Amino acid sequence: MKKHLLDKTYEPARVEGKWYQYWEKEGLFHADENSHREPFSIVIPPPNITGSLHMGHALNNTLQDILVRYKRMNGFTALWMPGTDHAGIATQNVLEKQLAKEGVNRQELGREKFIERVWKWREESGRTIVNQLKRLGSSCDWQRERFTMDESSSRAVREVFVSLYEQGLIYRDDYIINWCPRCLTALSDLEVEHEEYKGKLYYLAYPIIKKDKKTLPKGAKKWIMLATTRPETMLGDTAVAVHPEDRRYQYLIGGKVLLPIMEREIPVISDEYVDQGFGSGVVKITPAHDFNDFEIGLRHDLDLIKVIDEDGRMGKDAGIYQGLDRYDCREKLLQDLKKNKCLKKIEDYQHSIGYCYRCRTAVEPLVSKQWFLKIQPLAQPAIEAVKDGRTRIIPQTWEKSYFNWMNNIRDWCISRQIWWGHRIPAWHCQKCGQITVSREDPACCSSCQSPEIKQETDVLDTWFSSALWPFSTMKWPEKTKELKTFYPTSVLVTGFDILFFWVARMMMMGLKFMDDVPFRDVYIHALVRDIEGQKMSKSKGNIIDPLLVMDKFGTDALRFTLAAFAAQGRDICLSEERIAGYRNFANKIWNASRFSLMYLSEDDDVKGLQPSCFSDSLPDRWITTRLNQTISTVRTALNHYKFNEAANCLYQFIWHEFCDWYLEMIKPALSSKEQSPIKDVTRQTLLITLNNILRLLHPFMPFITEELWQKLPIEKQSIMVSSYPENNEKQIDTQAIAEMELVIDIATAIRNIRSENNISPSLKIPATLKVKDPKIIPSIKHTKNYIMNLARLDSLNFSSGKEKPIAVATQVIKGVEIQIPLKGIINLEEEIKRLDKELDKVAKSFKAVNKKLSNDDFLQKAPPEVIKKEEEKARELKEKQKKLGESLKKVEELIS
RNA sequence: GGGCGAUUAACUCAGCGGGAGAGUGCCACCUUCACACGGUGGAAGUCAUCGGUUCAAAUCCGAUAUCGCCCA
Repeated sequence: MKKHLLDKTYEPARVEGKWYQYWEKEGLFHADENSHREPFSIVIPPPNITGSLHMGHALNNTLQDILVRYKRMNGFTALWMPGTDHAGIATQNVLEKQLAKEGVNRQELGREKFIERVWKWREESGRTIVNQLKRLGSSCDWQRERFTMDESSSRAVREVFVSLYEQGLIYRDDYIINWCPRCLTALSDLEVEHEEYKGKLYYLAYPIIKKDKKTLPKGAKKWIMLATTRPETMLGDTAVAVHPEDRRYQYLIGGKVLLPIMEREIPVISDEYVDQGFGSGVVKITPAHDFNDFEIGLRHDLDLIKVIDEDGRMGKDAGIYQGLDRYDCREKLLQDLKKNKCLKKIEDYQHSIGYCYRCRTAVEPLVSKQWFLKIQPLAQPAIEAVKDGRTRIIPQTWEKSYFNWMNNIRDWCISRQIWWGHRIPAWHCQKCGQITVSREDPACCSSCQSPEIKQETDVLDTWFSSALWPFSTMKWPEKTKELKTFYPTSVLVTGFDILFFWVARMMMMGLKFMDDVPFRDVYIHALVRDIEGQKMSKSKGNIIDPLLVMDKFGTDALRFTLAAFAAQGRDICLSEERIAGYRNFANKIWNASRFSLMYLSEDDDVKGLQPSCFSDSLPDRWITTRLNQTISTVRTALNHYKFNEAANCLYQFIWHEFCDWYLEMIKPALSSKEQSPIKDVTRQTLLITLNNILRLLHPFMPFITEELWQKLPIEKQSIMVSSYPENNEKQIDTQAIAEMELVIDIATAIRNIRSENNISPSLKIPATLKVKDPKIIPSIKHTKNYIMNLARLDSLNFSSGKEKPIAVATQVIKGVEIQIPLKGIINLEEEIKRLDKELDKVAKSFKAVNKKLSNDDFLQKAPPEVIKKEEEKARELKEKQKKLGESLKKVEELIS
């Protein structure tokens, strides 16, 4: 035995940085595309360069790292492609805020200077998130780190844009789009977040313009009432609409009404879209500022009158309201309408409003000239690929959402009126007005050859470049070896919040340009609640910062917690106490290793030596069996992305089997002074088991496992390139499991008697076992010393049943009656209490079992093995009841 | 309005047709030579409500309630 090699507690801060640097320096993260090993690849969901690691990132990247490390240890060439996203609007907002502090705006600075400034910022601050990913232990191939604005990504973007344009899938048109009046850019449908809002419903009256008086029904009103949540848009109304089958308004269809304030005559049209039950059944139609109205406008060939400008103020067609903010205009207009008696009533009304997902400003739908991607032809193959299983979505329930969205998809508005991003490769001719779209920057217009051309000022939606990520990171359109080896990627790990934004679009682009799906599996994990930007308004104040957690409890503890939480739910609400629990787990492993290492001297040669082939001691046979079963469970769980099952199984095995029972049972053998074959073989088994435990655990807890593994007396480089344990069916010893179960049950029963009777833990007591089944007597006798040790006994006898009966405390386990002599040890009253309690429990169980067994239907219809099990249970309970009853009687006699 | 999901021990969450589980917390005892970030034992839940299917339901089906998410 040696002195302690390790400190008493595990201190993460001392080891984490050290090992990460070592792994990186040794190039262990690098995946060689020329390797002959089977490839496994993951592309990282690129975090925004503006980002700081939040719990969502921590979960997402922990899961990816577990998979990559697991596969790497299984001999795959495992590539984890890292990188960051330029995050157009978000980044531009950050920089604009910075400029504002300096009292400048970007227009004053100019486009070129502004872009320079963003790049500079990205050099200085944009890599924070990367360093945080490293702290998390992410085993990314940093040599390949990519950025959505780097050269190869830009080339891919350009190629895709031009190619889609040439195929007529990209077009430029006036269309209604979502506009953010603060970011001053168009947004895609997805970039608008809808939120419930307690607003008002305004009832307005529009005077009816009388045609031939005879056509009006008797008593008809002089005006028509309609309801709207946005009165200010009435300035741009070009019709009112009713349902074609609405009896109330038949006489109006085809007629005209006078738009108040604007004094404009507008038609009354009929359209199926109108909901007869909403408001008065009449709706105003503002094609320039409402999506539905726009569609109706197209169907009825209505005029478009844009009354709100891009800055959210009323425009030149808004008459006297020009220049007013849209909300100020609403107030002013309502007053004016009231004066005109055109405002009939106001009701409270809850409806939802769209907000910009980057700045939370209410978006303004308006008609604008933008670039669009025709999506239907791309969506169809992406739907097929999931339907026929070329890509699996896990858990499968998400397929429904995927299909639903894909089937209702609308053309994608891809242009943004910002500066930071991929500038659209289109040139407008100042002479003929034609557009030139080209892979190389053109010198002149492709139609009229005029050299007076100007590049489009718009940039592309950030998600356009993200959509190419799985192949742009591998240098497409070049035909690289990387692409050949690593595309399609094996799995994509992501949260469901970007299923449409990103996953769906990668599917479309991958199929279109690579002719194959971008990933075989998509694993969708839950979201961590209250992360940055999520549900801020409803924040419960339970935000937990992963960086602080790592400082406090260690990275491994955080990772293990996240893995244990990664069940397929929708939300994860972490508690710090739980993380502390897994910090304790890390410490437990540390101390189990600390203990083990005291007995594992450097000269132990374990190479080629298999446990249990040599050891016939029960703890060795048992722990080896359980190890193999654990390996099998963990592997199966990981193969099916059941991270929590794998984590919980490891926790249970390491703490409650390896530490609680195995280490306790081998202590006497290890601490015996003389060298014995048993001691040697136990040390071998201990070493092998510990070695396997560390390797099993490594993908979850990379740092502590490396630190401890390096201390083992074996040949090694790094645990991260060692092999992942494989289970060996030949080492499964069911007899050992059964024997151990009995030992555990007997030891626990005696401990229970001791505890309930307040017997001091330091007092050693005698016990007697009465074994009913003669067949198991030898195997119990064999375990005598273990039981004595575990239950702190000074003697353990086996009763033949013929001895003179004495007063004892009794427990019955699996047909084995345990007796502790009462004399001088047991408090009789306590023992009566204990027996009463125990008998109560038994009676309850017996009643439940008996109810089943006395049911004819059960006996007839239940499977035989279930019936057999119940019968067995009944027998045992009855036996137990009898024995405990007898014991109770005896004790009661003694006391009276 | 359409769709999806949740409701299990004080808290945070697993389980999803045949004995109600884990971690933390709680109670009692223990400073036993790896670990008090520990050990041993214990208490604790009409598995939201109501109905149905089944020999058997926390688990499957249908309603209801509450909460949450997505889409319009």
